[in-house]
Amino acid sequence: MGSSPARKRGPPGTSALPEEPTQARRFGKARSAQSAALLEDYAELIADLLANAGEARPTDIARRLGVAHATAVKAIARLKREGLATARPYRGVFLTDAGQRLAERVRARHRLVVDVLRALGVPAEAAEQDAEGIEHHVSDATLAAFARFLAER
Amino acid sequence: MGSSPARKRGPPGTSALPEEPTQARRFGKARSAQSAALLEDYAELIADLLANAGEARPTDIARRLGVAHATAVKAIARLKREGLATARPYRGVFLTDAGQRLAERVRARHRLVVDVLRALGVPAEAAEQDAEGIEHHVSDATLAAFARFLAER
DNA sequence: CTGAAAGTGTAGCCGTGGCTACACTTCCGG
DNA sequence: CCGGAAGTGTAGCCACGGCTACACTTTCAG
Ligand SMILES: [Mn+2]
Ligand SMILES: [Mn+2]
Ligand SMILES: [Mn+2]
Ligand SMILES: [Mn+2]
Repeated sequence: MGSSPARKRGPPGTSALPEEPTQARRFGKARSAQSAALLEDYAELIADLLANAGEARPTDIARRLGVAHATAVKAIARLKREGLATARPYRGVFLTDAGQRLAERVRARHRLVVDVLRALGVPAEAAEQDAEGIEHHVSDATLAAFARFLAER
Repeated sequence: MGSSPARKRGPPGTSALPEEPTQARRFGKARSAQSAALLEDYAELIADLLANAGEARPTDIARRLGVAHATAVKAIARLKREGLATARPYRGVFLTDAGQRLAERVRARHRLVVDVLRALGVPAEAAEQDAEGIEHHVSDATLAAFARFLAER
């Protein structure tokens, strides 16, 4: 292995396009951002329910997310496993300190993304819709640029 | 069912916040955008390999995506199932007409997202990184707004 | 021309995130 | 105060997208 290539390959260092490891790293980060997205949405939603309704019940969470209650329950179990939430049987779901911090960060990001989209001329409903997905793929550097843009425009 | 609510519920039409069905619809759309994301990335990448290397082999695709070749093969099987690609055993992967159209749309979106991020002051590598995820959540309305913004600025 | 390296295909494992079905608990309305 | 509706928990199904392992095919260096 490594002594006789099976097929042609351009001389190393000749490609002017994105190199393989770079692109692979980007895709990998996008994949992990995706896996965090679900937890982020749950944390944000649970915080919202706790603040606006006083409690967060699995069925309420499920209804807001548009999934079956059993689906929400399994996601809540994952939140608990990751130390973001706790729950008392038949008494609702609560956020740990880590969960609350996550929820706050997520809410701030969500609002900032919506504001930038609106500032760029995106119609209100499209901005809300797209932000729900985009918010999970915005790095701190991009977030900072967004804030600067809104301040300076 | 429907004649005796088990728990308190605010009077209908009183909530000033996003109504439940609206939010559920947004989350649902975000979920389906997510499931399309993988196909979009594969289509874009395969088109790129076909154009720049003359052929798209499972191992090349896998290396560029940073996954095992067996993972790429299974995704390619899904592309075939959905009518986006074809493959000849041991001879590489090809795009159907539908696959090529998808790849072109995806590439255009990808570039537009990167350009907007750059225009907003996001550093180059962060823009490339974030675009890889954001691109799958940009609606036509948002895309149009992005194009207008770049033209008018 | 041939043998070994690289590439390819396939099987099977796991975790996630959807779902339905069903039993158990809570909580009101009468 | 009690019976039924709503809510809750749990089990089990499926598709997807990762992975490793292993057998088979192709290709090229010698
Ligand atoms: Mn979201
Ligand atoms: Mn959000
Ligand atoms: Mn992408
Ligand atoms: Mn892309």
